Amino acid sequence: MARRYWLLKSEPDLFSFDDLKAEPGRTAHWDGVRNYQARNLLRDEVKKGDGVLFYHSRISPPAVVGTATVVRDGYPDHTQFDPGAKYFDEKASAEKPRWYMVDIKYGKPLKVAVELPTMREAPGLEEMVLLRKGSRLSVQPVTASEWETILHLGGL
DNA sequence: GCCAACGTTGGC
DNA sequence: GCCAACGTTGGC
Repeated sequence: MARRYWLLKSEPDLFSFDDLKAEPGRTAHWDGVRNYQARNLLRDEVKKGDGVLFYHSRISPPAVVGTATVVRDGYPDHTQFDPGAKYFDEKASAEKPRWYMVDIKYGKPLKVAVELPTMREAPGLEEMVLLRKGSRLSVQPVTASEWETILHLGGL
């Protein structure tokens, strides 16, 4: 299977690209996804070795700030089993996990953050899932050419 | 902080 | 199975 590409959204106040850099081994669980469409991608499609665009949402302006690499295929998100966790799900069990996560490793910061308004105007990004009206998916597929375009815009 | 868009829940 | 009410996301 050829390497694929994804865009992962995070609110930097909660978990930023620099926070990923500061993790032991520069690696983190991508946990807390509680949307079925995104869950399906994490469980079935996102694979070790895939490329990740790390996107900061809920800031002004939102922007892709760096790259990461998937280092572990989808597996059950343990936060769903922890009654004390924010992401606890009483309907999930170890036998029937409902939510999945992957592990990602810090890659490279973009030399220039690629901001949402820039992406909206960039040739070649017209079809990006991110730019579709009402698009809220926190895990999104990115094409190889979109990946290249954004890295180029980011000075890599 | 506001609010439009979207997703989920639950009564019927 | 419909759909109103509610909760969340995320750009602005």
